[in-house]
Amino acid sequence: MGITDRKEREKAEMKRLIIEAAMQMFLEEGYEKTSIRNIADKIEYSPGTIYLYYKDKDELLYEVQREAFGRLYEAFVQNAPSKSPWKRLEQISHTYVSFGREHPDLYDLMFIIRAPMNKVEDKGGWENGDACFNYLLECITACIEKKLLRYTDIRLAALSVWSFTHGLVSLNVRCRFKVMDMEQDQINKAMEMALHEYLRLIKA
Amino acid sequence: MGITDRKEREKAEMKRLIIEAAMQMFLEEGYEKTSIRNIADKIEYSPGTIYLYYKDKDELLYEVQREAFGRLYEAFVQNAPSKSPWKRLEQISHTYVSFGREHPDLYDLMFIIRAPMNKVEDKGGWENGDACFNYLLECITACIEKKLLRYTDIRLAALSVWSFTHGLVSLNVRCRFKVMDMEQDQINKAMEMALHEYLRLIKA
DNA sequence: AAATATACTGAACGGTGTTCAGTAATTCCA
DNA sequence: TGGAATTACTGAACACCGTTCAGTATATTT
Repeated sequence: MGITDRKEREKAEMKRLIIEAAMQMFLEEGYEKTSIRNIADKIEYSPGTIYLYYKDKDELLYEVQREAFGRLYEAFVQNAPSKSPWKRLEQISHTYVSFGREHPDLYDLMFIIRAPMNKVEDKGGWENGDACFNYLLECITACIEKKLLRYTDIRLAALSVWSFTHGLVSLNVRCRFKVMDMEQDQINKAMEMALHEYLRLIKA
Repeated sequence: MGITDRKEREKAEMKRLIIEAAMQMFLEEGYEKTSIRNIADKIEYSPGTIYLYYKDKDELLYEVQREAFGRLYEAFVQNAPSKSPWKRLEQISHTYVSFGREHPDLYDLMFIIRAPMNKVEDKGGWENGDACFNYLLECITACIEKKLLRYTDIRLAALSVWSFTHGLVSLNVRCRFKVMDMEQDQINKAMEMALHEYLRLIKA
């Protein structure tokens, strides 16, 4: 039936219209400061309309989050393609930290904001996040197999690398490094060096 | 003048009354979910009264934060008293991670929540945070002096240790480790092991 | 053409942080 | 000691928030 198809298309278009406005505003103003009413204003619909397409504000967040993880994954594919597992691990780590520095608002949505994670078990929609983690996991598996890493346990290694990089990025995003009185570009350099050193340390 | 003294005392008492109610509620319900009206209800005053003692909600947060950093510092003093710099570093790290696990809400206020850090330069009130960081800094300085660490730069070492421990705690607090499907006590064990391994790696 | 189904609206509900005119109590001074 | 001035406090009001839902207007089906 043609009409049903068109309706479906229109529904999908509307969802896109909403989510794109939402994403733009989340990134410009942050999740908390973006209101449903603002989004509605922007797309020139009434607030109620948004609830015909998304259950609540969190669902908008999940959608944006999925998109964000998609982008991180693409960044991995783009910037961490090396055949050598060790080099790839270096590339992954640096990509991760760069991503956090270049898209602090996205990073916030993905790894720092409170809301989500109730979902993890609820529904799928975490696939892109999984994909990112698996990219790291696969790489670490290869490293350990080839004895390139001073770790023997894959999960432990993944947890460690992730913690270190996330620690760097999130303390930076939340300006906690200000206790060390350094300029931002000094901090950036220090972060790069810290990561470099860490990788040197875990290398077998 | 006796009356002035009493007034001052009363003012201080009122501030304590407010901040203690606030702290309790921040810890039980979290910062966002605690409203000025709730606090006012609890202490049986009107909402407006709170604004006679604290400029805004953030100022309550700063006060609670100061208290929280005080507690972390005390935990350091209590649990990381070793004369040996290396042992002390181990104790500090484990204390930090334990603190984050045992007081996730406090940890949130201190290191994850967005609000603060605008303040860092504004006013003092960050002394307790400084004290905590200096405790680590002093310890690392001693370690490096005695060549117990595979680091030569103090700031870089501090940044690294802090990032690693914060990464562990904050990913855990925000339930991001759920992507690895592990039970919480498995995760806790893994965190301890990861920290242990990390310390082993940075040991000279 | 009438009946049904769909899409959308916008006022309303109960919440938030914050302000401020007004009141009640206390302290000061003559 | 009594009236003025200061202080402490109130709570309604403002402008927001996420969310719901009766009502309307449009499109589709019969």
